[in-house]
Amino acid sequence: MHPLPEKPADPPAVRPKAAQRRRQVLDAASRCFRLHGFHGCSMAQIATGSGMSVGHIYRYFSGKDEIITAIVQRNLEEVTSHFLELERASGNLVQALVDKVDEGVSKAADSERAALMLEVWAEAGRNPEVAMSVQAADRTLRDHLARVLLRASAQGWSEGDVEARVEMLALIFEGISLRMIVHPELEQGALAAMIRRTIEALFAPSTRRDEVSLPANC
Amino acid sequence: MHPLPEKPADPPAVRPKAAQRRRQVLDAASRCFRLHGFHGCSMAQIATGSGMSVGHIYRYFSGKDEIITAIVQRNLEEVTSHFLELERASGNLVQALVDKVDEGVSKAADSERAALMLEVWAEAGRNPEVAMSVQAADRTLRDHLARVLLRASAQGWSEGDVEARVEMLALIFEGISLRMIVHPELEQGALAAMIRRTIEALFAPSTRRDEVSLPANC
DNA sequence: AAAGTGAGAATGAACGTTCACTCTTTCACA
DNA sequence: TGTGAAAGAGTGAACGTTCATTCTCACTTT
Repeated sequence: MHPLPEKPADPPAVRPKAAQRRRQVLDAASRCFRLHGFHGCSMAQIATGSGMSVGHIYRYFSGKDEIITAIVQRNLEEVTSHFLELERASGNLVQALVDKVDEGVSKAADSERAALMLEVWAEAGRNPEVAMSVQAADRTLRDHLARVLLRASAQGWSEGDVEARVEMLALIFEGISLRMIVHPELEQGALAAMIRRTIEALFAPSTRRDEVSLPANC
Repeated sequence: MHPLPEKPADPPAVRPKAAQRRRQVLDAASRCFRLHGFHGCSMAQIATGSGMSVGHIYRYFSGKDEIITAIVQRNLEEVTSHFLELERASGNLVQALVDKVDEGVSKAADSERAALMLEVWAEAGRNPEVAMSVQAADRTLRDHLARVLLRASAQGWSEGDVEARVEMLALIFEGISLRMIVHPELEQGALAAMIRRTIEALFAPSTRRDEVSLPANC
């Protein structure tokens, strides 16, 4: 019938092993990068950590740089996806944000996670490819938040009003990771409370006419 | 007149050359670190940048690590000293803080400066000695700010109230540098305005009994 | 001449990457 | 079903490079 059966018929997945191996490498690299930084940990360490030989890693990654960018990508996606949950939970947006504060603070409390985040940001300061990833992820997040905010806002906020608030929110949430490194003994409960207060102030109807653009129907 | 001028009369400093050489090295290293990171730039690059030979650097520094910690130290002192000016300017503290916002934003706008800061923080995430320096500098700054705040506060704030606000201020000001890297096109004026607004809210008299407090005179 | 200041080649370790190789799995064909 | 070749999975020594650090030597100042 078919004298040419060289067609692979139906491989169970495109490459089942490969994906798992890639994950193995990324997990080990992630652990290693958190402890020693991107440039402070060697391929040999990653190989040992992932339980495979150094040469074998090059079957799945073209080099160390690709591992770094893959880690950055994976990490950013993880962070982003957590924020995108806001879309679903948007009964009262401000309330949803406030609810996220505790989670955000305790997530950033994992100082190893914070350290990796700082590593990513620092790398973005000098590696253009990483900078692209980071900035793109940030843009995605801001756009999304702005859309939700604009839709949910009872007040007649201009686009600029929304953007400024989104920027401020980003500053606050990312700042948490930073503070965790600079001030590890910080009292998380008190910080979370203060952040909640700040967010509510950000979205409170304004009382002053000057500088900050606001609806003047006061 | 003086046939024996070999006496150095008055050595301008203990070792005039050495201090200058040290500064030369630190300046070059600073430039280099900003561009390539602590571990991404070599002693050879620092030597070229400072206009001296690589071997000669070891006359003034015991090694690369000492250069790194010296840079960290110098940078932190610089940042700290800027903040300590608040003490003198403390007619109205909140006003002084608000006035500092523009300066803080535009200082962080120098994205190379921000990149070095991120570098320092990331290094603190893994190098214990650097972590000590960073945390000590942060403690100095917080203590000072808390003292000023406590003295100037019209309200009867508890120590915890003050600490939480200081922490929030630190988060905001340090967050600016972060955002400069993650979102370089950010509109500085709008961010500064929003930060001013936030700071004012932080120090506004509280109107609600539970945690969050806002001026509700709308 | 002695001490201080300077340069730059030499050294050895560590790194990312490559390569030649072995072991295992797959599968068309007998 | 058994077979053998091809493809895939996996290894670790070797390579060339780069790095921080040290060493030796030359020049300048006292």
